[in-house]
Amino acid sequence: MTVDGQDAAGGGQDRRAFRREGEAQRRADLIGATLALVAEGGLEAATVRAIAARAGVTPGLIRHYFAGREDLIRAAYAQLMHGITDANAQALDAVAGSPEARLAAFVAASLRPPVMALDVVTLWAGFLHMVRRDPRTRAIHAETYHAYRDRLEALIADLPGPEPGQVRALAIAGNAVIDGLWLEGAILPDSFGPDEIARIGLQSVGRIVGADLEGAAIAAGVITA
Amino acid sequence: MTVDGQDAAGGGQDRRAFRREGEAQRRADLIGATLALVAEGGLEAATVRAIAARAGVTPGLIRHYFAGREDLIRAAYAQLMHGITDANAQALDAVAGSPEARLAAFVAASLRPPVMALDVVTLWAGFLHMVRRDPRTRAIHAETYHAYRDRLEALIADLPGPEPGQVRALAIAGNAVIDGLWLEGAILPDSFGPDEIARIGLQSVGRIVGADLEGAAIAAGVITA
DNA sequence: GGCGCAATTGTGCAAGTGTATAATCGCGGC
DNA sequence: GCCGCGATTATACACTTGCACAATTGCGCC
Repeated sequence: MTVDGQDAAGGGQDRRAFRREGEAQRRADLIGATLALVAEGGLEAATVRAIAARAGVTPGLIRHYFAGREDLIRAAYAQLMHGITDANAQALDAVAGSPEARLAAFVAASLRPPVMALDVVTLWAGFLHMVRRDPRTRAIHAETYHAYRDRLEALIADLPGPEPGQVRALAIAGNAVIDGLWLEGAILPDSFGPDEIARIGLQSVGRIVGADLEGAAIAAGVITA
Repeated sequence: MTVDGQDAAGGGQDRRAFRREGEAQRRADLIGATLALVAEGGLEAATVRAIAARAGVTPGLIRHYFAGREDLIRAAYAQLMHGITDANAQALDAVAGSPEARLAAFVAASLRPPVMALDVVTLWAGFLHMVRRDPRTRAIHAETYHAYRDRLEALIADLPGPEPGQVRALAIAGNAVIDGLWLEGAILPDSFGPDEIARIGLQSVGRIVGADLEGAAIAAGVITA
């Protein structure tokens, strides 16, 4: 006997109508909903019910496409990180020119929306504990982190100035400046003028590697004079 | 002392023995347990039961000293941040000497344990969402952040090199380098040699502000040659 | 020594959690 | 048309969560 039942008089409860989307679409919807929730309220806000509601689906469907909540969250993290690095590589490939101009474009792209955004920072922070705990998530982290830094290191190695033995340390330092400015600029956007963070990044990385990145960026039209 | 423990089966269940600690002690214990749990597993790991267990008390006591879980977590965040800035100010006051040496000591102190530690980073990340959501937590954040950066700005202003109009941008950039290196060094400690991060920080901040901080640090005994 | 206060415990509860599984029904293939 | 598969929903369950509140008991004070 069906206990429950708020069957109002007459009709009987009909289950909600739905459409059969493809697997790719549904996975994308669920991952998107997960990212939105983690950005807003951290991992604890990304409950299966909240995710399902945001994706316009019922909770049971999550288990149909993912092994469980943890698996879905891991997939969301992977998509986030790969999205960032892919966008970055794409921005880099679009720029030809001198090594200075290419490095300048790379730096500036990291210090502007959509990469430098509060949502991205809070997402990153929200996933940090999972990176620490889950080996598979940590593998994703290490992979994407090193991909980014290797790209930066290659750009620095192309510069005329640095000696080969210093390139690694310069890449670490440059990466750190970018990370730190990315954090500050995203968390306290009102504390800085438009493109002020990008400009400071170009000046600072430029001084560290011994190149005039700000000038190169202006010449290439990456920022305005 | 009664070694407490559940006496063997049979007897009636007596409630566990306890001691009446002072309010200050109990609050400190609860805050310490909260910080430990957030560092390990994020905010979601800091449940009232887990906190109470770690602090060696029962969950009900939390409500006796704090208005609720959220209030306790806010208090823990305040203690964490004030502890960091206090320790930093103290380390700075202990160093006399040239402006370069003082700035060098300040930079190096931020890029070594106990400040540069994975626990601190994960704590900071764990609280980030609460900073975003809760106005009172955000006030604590802004206060401690600006205290740190103002101190750095004052140190840079004491240097002979920089022009007054540049000090603000230099402080932002220097702070960013420190933040970024702090992140990298804490998250991936195995990727760097001992004091490599501190040395890179001194070189990088030095180039940004136009001073030989590494040399000053070596002269002052802050790092070894 | 014992009284009394309040620090501390224990229990209970309603709401929320992830997951398992049965029941339904959209929709492509015939 | 309609048949059947599987995408999707609905329901159930065991467990955890934060919180309220009464019962207990350590311990300062007379």
